[in-house]
Amino acid sequence: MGHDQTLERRDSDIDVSTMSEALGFRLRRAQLAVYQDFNEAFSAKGLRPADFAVLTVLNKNPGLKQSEVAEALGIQRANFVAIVDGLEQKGLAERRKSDTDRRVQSLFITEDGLAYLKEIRPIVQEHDDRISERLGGREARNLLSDLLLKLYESRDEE
Amino acid sequence: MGHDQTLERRDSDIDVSTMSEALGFRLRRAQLAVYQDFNEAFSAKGLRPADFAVLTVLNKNPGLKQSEVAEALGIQRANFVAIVDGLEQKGLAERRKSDTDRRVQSLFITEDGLAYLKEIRPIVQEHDDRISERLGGREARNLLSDLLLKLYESRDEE
DNA sequence: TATTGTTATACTCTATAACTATA
DNA sequence: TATAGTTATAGAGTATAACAATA
Repeated sequence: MGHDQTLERRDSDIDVSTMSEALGFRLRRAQLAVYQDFNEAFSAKGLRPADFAVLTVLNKNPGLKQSEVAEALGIQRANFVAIVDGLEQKGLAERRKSDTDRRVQSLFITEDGLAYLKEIRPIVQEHDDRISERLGGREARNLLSDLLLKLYESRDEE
Repeated sequence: MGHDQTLERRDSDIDVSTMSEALGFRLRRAQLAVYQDFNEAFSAKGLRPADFAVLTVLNKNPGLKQSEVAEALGIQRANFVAIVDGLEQKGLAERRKSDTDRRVQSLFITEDGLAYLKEIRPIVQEHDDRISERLGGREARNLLSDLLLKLYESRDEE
């Protein structure tokens, strides 16, 4: 293989570690890697990370306002409309107009949505296992999860 | 404030924690929050995270092939062209055609680029301090950085 | 007046294919 | 035949403004 002054330079030889923004860049790369694994696992199911997140929230918190779900997931309400549209078209979730405030759409998971969540549970589990394994175990995964939360939960108050 | 059956529901009351994909979603939200802080700090400077990352790599590793820098940062070479174009137009970095392999563009930071890095150092430091503070200290920051690396470095080999 | 959901739109980031020039 | 850089393009994701219905 041809190489001259660059010799056999591998990624690990390149000094990226000393930049402060390394953390931001590592966040970006880690998120890309995890989403890539998720998308490969669910490509056949046509399920995106956001779809799954919404279904999970609706499963645990039925009847939330559309804007509440959006905010809980850090998605702007304008961008959330298409996501709910998609889930409704697939029959996995549904909007119901609130009786007490006709502006509000309350969101619910459907029976099909529940069955779907049950069906994909093994795939979700395998995905999570792969991620945890890369980190060195479930304790490391939970530690990471806690640290990540600190990075944005404090900003919610501002 | 008007609320009916939803009462005074706050974000923290919504159960998002039990979904396995929470990790992926937390990664996404954390990355968004860190980038937002970076962009607010550098909006006046017109510097994006990727620009800063490239300058830092060139500073520590002068003469790398363009594709090597791209790969080190997890950016596809097609998308990397515009980034280098921008840095070159600002006079912060430059391409030099390799003598030994005329296909190769070797990348270097310029004198102006070095001065620029020095100039923005305090802003970078403050940004990093804010992030570290959210995490609870520099040790936590380094711990997080190590965990993030594990999420994507293993994938590089595949 | 303020809020909820919605539409429209623009901008950034990322992914893929194909081209060129060199090797 | 393969590689480095480039171009073009499409697709997500995200952000902002403005509107209708309702409070």
